[in-house]
Amino acid sequence: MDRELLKGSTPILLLSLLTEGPMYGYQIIETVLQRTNGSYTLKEGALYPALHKLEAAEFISSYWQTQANGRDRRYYSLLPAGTAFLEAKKKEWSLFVNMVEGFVGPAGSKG
Amino acid sequence: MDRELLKGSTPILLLSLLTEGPMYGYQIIETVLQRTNGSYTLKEGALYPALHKLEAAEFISSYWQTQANGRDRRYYSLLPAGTAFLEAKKKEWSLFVNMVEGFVGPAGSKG
DNA sequence: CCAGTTTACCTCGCAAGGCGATGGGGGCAA
DNA sequence: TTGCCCCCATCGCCTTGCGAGGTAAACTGG
Repeated sequence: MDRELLKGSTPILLLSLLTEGPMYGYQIIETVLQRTNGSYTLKEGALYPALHKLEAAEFISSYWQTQANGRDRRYYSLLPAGTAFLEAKKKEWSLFVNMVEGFVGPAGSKG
Repeated sequence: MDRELLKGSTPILLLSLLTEGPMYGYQIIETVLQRTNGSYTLKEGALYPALHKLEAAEFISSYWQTQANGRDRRYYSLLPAGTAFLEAKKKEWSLFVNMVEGFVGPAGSKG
């Protein structure tokens, strides 16, 4: 996957995932990996800064949760403002895709 | 249009436009502006560096042409390697869009 | 004739994102 | 005790788009 194309897609991806419920960082990476059949490895250097930025903007919130092991995980969950932001981002995404495809020609529904 | 989303989309857009024939910089900007109904102004600071990079990679070539006015324009045209590169980029684009939409849910065909 | 706009090229410094590398620490199994 | 997996995170680098700035010639209106 082209690294430049990916730029800017992380927030919408993260917010979308979190609509399914709270998740922690490592889980997000694994989920993305599995759902894309291994074709997209969301990198830690992209994930954590994006998560923190989303939290600073109060689109998501985090809480630490201790497991039976005694180990801690940081869970992130969507806030109402995040849901609204996601909707705006979706519109932007749609505009963007339609714009590019207006020049390139529609993408096949399968890559 | 989100500036971060745009990143990486310029080469595929440029190459796609050039499949229609040679074009010069200013014309590209105007064409993009018109075809998007004014919603996307391709900036010079993004255009020229992208064009030069594509040329350095030998995906496109340029030539100066003097008009009746006596003024010069630099036209860019697609090279065979550029056509091949476009095809690869299109596949990448398709993969990218399908990937994101796998999480976000499909974009409406109209924004 | 001259000012302002349009056409036309281009570069530079800045901000922001993803990536690779690196680092810490705990749990678990051979 | 060694090594792997889980889990968090940061830092410097590279690349991109953008705003601003620069040059220059032709056209337009007064």
